[in-house]
Amino acid sequence: MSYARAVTATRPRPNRGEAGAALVVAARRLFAEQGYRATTTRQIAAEAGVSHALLRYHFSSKEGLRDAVDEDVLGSFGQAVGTAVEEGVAPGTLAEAGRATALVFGADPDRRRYLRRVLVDGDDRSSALLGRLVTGAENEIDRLVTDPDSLSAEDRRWAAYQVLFLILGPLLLEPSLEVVLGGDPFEPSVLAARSAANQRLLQRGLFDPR
Amino acid sequence: MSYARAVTATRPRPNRGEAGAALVVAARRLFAEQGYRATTTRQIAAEAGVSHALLRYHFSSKEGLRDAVDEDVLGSFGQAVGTAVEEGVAPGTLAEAGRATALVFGADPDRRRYLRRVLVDGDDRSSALLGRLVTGAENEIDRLVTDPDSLSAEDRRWAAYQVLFLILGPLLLEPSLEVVLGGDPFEPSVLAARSAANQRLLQRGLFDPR
DNA sequence: TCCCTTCCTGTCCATATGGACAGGAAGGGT
DNA sequence: ACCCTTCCTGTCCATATGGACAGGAAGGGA
Repeated sequence: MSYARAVTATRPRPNRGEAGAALVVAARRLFAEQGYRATTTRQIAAEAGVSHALLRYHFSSKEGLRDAVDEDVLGSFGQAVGTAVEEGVAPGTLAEAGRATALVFGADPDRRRYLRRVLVDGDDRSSALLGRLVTGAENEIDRLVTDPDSLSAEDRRWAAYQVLFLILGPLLLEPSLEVVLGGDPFEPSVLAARSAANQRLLQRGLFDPR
Repeated sequence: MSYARAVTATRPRPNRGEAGAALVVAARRLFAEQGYRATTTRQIAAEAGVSHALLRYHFSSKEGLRDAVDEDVLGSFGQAVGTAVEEGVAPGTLAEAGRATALVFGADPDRRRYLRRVLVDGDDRSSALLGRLVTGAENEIDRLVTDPDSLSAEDRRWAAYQVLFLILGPLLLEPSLEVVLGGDPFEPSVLAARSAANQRLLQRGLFDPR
């Protein structure tokens, strides 16, 4: 559809009711599970129990619906990060980072997997999210690594990315990781063991004997 | 297409000529850039300079073509890993891991990005590849971390994944990372700095002053 | 009662896409 | 000259998909 055409104007309805919310929930799950492109508007509507034409009424288009899901997921994500940071009242330990991760990623599988899709899609939304994450990680590093001699400027620069990759790795690889591990990578006990191992790596590396 | 139908038998031609190779190259690039689903057979044929019907002749179907690309990329990947491992004649240092990474990921952007797609797709091919990578990393860890006291059994188990996440992170996030870094994450000097930082992290953690 | 807004459905449409198929050109063997 | 195999193209087809649109039900205000 590249040429202009007279179409019925359909701006997004700001106040959606039950059906609108159901569409967002269904889309969140299906986008997270199958990806945006592989999910059809009819699938979403069927799962939400409404006609697929209603999607256009509430959200103008499939993309409009994705925007709504983005808002939902990225909003609650930001909120969870905020909560986690606040909880770490006594900063200075890496345990906080572990707790924060659990809080943010453990909660809702759909939201977690949707986040994965956003990061993996490789579009503007991905780099925007990654940018936020990098900034957050850089602040953490500056706050935690206080000794100016423990890292060169270059290594300090990469430290934020290293922490991020350790945390995001399981998120990005979740589906295959589940197969390789033979179980849910975000099951609380698994997540705890992984976080502990991460803390010890960041603390002492792999070779330092206890 | 769920019901049986009489169709012309078209088994994959084992010996493809120039055109077949051109199709593989084009598909490799386009799948890597846009993903399998988002790439149309007509796009591939156009880039290869042949009719889109030829695809079916040589590869039976779009999936058949993907199988051929898989073989190409995963084959050359396995070979590169082999070379890198052989090159590390004097094992025991982590420098080897750095060189191996460069060799494997630095070579061909198309192949690198295709590898990313395979890992991110989340299907059987993903878990198979990840399984191979985990096994390789576990062997490296066993070979490099000889002191039985430096890691608990649990931490040792996770060490392979940690190393993997540090290496795969930039691969999985390449498109957004390029935006955030403001440059190619696999440019040799960037890769070298990152590898060096990784080695120091694995050696001493983030907090140990030099 | 009449109208207006809001929410929703059934249905039609244009397009994109993977695949099916008939046939043609080229080259080699007999 | 004739045929057979290999490689390739033009073209048709069924289907899936996002979107467009007309109209209907419900509820509330006048």
